[in-house]
Amino acid sequence: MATNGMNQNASSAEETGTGGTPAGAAGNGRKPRLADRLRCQIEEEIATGKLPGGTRLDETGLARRFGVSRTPVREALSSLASAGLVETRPRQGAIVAGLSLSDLIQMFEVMAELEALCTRLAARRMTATERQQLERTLHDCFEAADPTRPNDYYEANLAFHEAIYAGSHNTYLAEQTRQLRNRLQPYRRTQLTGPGRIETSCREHAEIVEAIRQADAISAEGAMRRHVTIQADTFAELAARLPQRAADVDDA
Amino acid sequence: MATNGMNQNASSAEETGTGGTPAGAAGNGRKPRLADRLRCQIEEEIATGKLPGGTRLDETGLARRFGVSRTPVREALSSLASAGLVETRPRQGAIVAGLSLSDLIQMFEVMAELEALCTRLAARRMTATERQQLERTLHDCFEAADPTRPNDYYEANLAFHEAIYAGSHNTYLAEQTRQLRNRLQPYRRTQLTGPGRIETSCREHAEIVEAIRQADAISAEGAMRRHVTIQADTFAELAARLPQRAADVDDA
DNA sequence: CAAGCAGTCTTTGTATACAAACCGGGCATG
DNA sequence: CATGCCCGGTTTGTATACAAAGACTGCTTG
Repeated sequence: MATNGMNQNASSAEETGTGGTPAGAAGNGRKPRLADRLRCQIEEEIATGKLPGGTRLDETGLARRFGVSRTPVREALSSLASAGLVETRPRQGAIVAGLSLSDLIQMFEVMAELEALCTRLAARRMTATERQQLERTLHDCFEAADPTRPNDYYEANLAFHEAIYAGSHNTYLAEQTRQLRNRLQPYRRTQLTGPGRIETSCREHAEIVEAIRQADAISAEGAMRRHVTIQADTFAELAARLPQRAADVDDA
Repeated sequence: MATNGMNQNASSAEETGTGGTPAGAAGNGRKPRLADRLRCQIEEEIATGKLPGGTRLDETGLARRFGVSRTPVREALSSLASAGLVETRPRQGAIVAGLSLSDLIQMFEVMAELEALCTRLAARRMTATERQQLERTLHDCFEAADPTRPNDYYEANLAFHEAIYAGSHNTYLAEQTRQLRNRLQPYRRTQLTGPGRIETSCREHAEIVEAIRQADAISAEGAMRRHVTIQADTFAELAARLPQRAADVDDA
């Protein structure tokens, strides 16, 4: 009962390994449509940066590349357009949405607030088991705080934030936050490599958990906002240094 | 330069007559695709409640009804699914997403926070002309505060909130907020009819504007949060009274 | 030599055709 | 009488075909 209606069709991130999106456990049908598979694949390539912003996405080309007809490709592109990952002008095809620096700053600002909101709610609403789970993810973060294997920390970090999303007890908020996080992912990956960034991140996580432990919603919210904002700042700094960042490019 | 990339393809509602999101004036191409027109039309019918939650959306039926082939209908449905307005199970067609009471409460919670955030940012960032514009919309609200013509107040109210969105100087945030507002629209319309609700709303607006006038971001944020939360509360009250609200329904 | 224009060519938008999967009813059977 | 299977209808998913609208190239012309 209660038609859910707020989880998207193909909400990415299934095999997050340790974490595993706990909320999205709605067992989707086991017959994925071609269009959905394509959507995930293209989404992945955009997220990983294999398709940089501004790339022209030719329907026939993609169709040939994936060995399918244009129809599912078209639907995948349409879906991505609705999600904002690609931009389509009426008779001009689709290009992957290259975000300007201004766009990114705005999105990071919203991201910080959404995460902060999740944290505030989590501080008030988390159950005992959820708190335990959160502590575990914090522990994992410290375990994985090894600059030589940034992927491990990336995973642990993700699980930590997912635990907080779940703790907010607001699946809609969690989904929105997840979506935005996903969208910003390619721009966040870069700044994990900063010197000492991982240790700082861990300390910030610990601070957040401490505030949640004490059910101090305001402190927790503030700590999380700072945590995300710092990331955004380091990103902006990094972006400002590279002049050739997002201002590209017609095509090959 | 600066590929925008964050405005959707078909920001809904161009010729909605009364409603009409005013901000979507981004001069889109003058050749709207059939699929986009369909999307808008179906979206409109969902928003106005002409298609209640759980309605089965048959592709061939819609195609016949609009006098087009299945392809654009299919794309419109796909787009709506990505936006979360309809839900599609892989081989089972699309139904309009009926929101459970729990879903609605969660979404209203996020809505309140997003509006509050817009307001906080607006209090800090609005230019002089934007402030003037805001004052004008407030004035219009008082002008239209006539319970006999709820549509006029609906319009004025919308313009007021749009002015605040614009004042946030964060187009991404504005777009997200607008989207959620749109999504909740059918559930908000009902509670404007409450006795004295319009006057209360006006007073709350005035309070918000006063806080913005004084550049008191915190007060403004709180006032807006309360403003939206009150709406949500009256809705929840109303919904709780009607037992047969959204609690349906597996299928036919 | 530059600019405008026309023709072609690619690419998208739409329609239609075909195949596969789900839903339902009816019938046989334990 | 209940249950399970089979079969047909309906509907979605995918592929292909056709039409129109930009984009590009090359030519003509001032």
